[in-house]
Amino acid sequence: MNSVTFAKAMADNTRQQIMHLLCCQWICVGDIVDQTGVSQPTVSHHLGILRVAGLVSTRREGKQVFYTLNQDAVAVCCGMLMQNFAPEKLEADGES
Amino acid sequence: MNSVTFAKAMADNTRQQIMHLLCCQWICVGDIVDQTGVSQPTVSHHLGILRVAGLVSTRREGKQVFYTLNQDAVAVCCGMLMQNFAPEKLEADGES
DNA sequence: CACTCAAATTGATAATTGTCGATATGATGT
DNA sequence: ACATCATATCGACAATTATCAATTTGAGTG
Repeated sequence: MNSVTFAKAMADNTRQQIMHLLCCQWICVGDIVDQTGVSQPTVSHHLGILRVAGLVSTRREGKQVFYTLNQDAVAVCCGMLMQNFAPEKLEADGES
Repeated sequence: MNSVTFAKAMADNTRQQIMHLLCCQWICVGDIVDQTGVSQPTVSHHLGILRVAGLVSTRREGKQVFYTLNQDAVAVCCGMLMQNFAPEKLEADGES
């Protein structure tokens, strides 16, 4: 994954709203629909983008599909952005 | 500045290319045009977006305008993304 | 198998955005 | 004041994207 893909995945208000919901818990698509107020196809679309970007994990449970945010991926991508665009702010830190 | 604005500003290949050029030096618009191969209006457009997002600083020198990347802003925004979307990866770190 | 419920996909549309050519602005030098 | 050079803005167009209604897929249930 590259930093443009990451930025594009984050470059939408609805998507960040979804990411916030998924940050520290597993939620199924229906609940995301309820809590965001956007239509189910739209939520699925956004989840697809986040999935392709590697930012969410998926688990099937009966008829429902649960999603959660992949915090490791976010951290890696933020590190990449720092390396690329704020290298002088990393010197003497623990980043290799 | 919010994290969506930041992500949108980064969510373009040409823009990240420009940011990379500006990362550790001041460059004037003409040189950015030469080194990116995109037209001068397009470069100005991208610089405008980066400027509004607070990611670049500007200095006028005669007829030329120089830009440089604001690494502090990038670092702050990355920190914001970490706080919002990878909080569990920050625990026990120096982030307040 | 037929039915139901949840999520994904499709198709269409409106909004946003990246790009360029043409033009305007603004600074410098003659 | 005029000419020139560098950058910004304007206007138009093409490409991308966010959104929803309608449909399909897929998993469970009677």
